Amino acid sequence: LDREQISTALKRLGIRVTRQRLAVAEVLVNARDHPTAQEVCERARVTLPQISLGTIYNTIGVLINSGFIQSLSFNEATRYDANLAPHANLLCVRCGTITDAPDEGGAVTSLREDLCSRIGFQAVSQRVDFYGLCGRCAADGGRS
Amino acid sequence: LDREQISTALKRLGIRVTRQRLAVAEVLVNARDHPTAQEVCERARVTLPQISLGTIYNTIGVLINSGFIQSLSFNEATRYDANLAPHANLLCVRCGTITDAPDEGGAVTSLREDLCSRIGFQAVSQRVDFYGLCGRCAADGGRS
DNA sequence: CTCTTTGCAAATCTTTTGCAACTTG
DNA sequence: CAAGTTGCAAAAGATTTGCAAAGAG
Repeated sequence: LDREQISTALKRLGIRVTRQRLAVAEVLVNARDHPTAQEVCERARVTLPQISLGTIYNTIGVLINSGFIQSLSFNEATRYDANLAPHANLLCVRCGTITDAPDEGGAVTSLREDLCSRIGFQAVSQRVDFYGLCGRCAADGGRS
Repeated sequence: LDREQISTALKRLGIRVTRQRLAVAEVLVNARDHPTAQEVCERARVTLPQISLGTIYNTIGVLINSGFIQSLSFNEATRYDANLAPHANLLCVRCGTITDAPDEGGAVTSLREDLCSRIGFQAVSQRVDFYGLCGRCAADGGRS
């Protein structure tokens, strides 16, 4: 997504568009990983050097409240993700990378439906994490 | 589980048994919710009034490293869970309760196997959260 | 006895808040 | 212009660390 599309999306959500918000949203939409607030700040400063960390937190809050992004608290840090579709987060315990696995077979969705009908819980969203070795690190075997 | 069984389990994990560690492990094993460090401290103080929050954190770290409990970071707080079996955490967004749903049909496990074979990720553990309305709050309808 | 753990207090770090100056619509 | 936003600095929490005293095996 380019700036124009993001700007339109923000307006549609009723968010006042400022240079700072555009920069933060752009960073998050284009991030393939799940950056922390600090990382969002560093990346946003590439295009907007004077942006403050306070504004990053403020903007992230606005984007979460309007449903543009979600926050994922991990043990090591809180990270932010613009991918709101059902998916699983794959965390490699060796190299630390976090990647998204799309819910291809609809397994996450069906797990959700199963639970809802069986337990009587009405789920509106979910979070699924798997911890282990990514393909690269698994192939690398015991070396490190 | 009673004190004796917990003490045995700790020893088996190579953890030196102290009154403090026994109290913390007992609180966590018998907790039906997922307490925060503060809550663990309050509950442990019922039997061991002088235990300090620093020791709670220290002990929790020991228990996590030995695989006796896991930590779950939520946006609002970090919580601890002695249930290491595959399950889903059901978080009610209205009343705030967190309950465990056992992986009855093996859906969590099969989702994991599906992902592992499809993406080439070797998962060793996982975390599954659903956010929504618990049975009680859903039945309560719009009232609150 | 020796080595580990505890309790306390200080230090860190992340996130939130307050407020005057500055933008956006 | 009026209301909402930003940047900075201070405040608030949560977690970690350092160290002398106490405890476990």
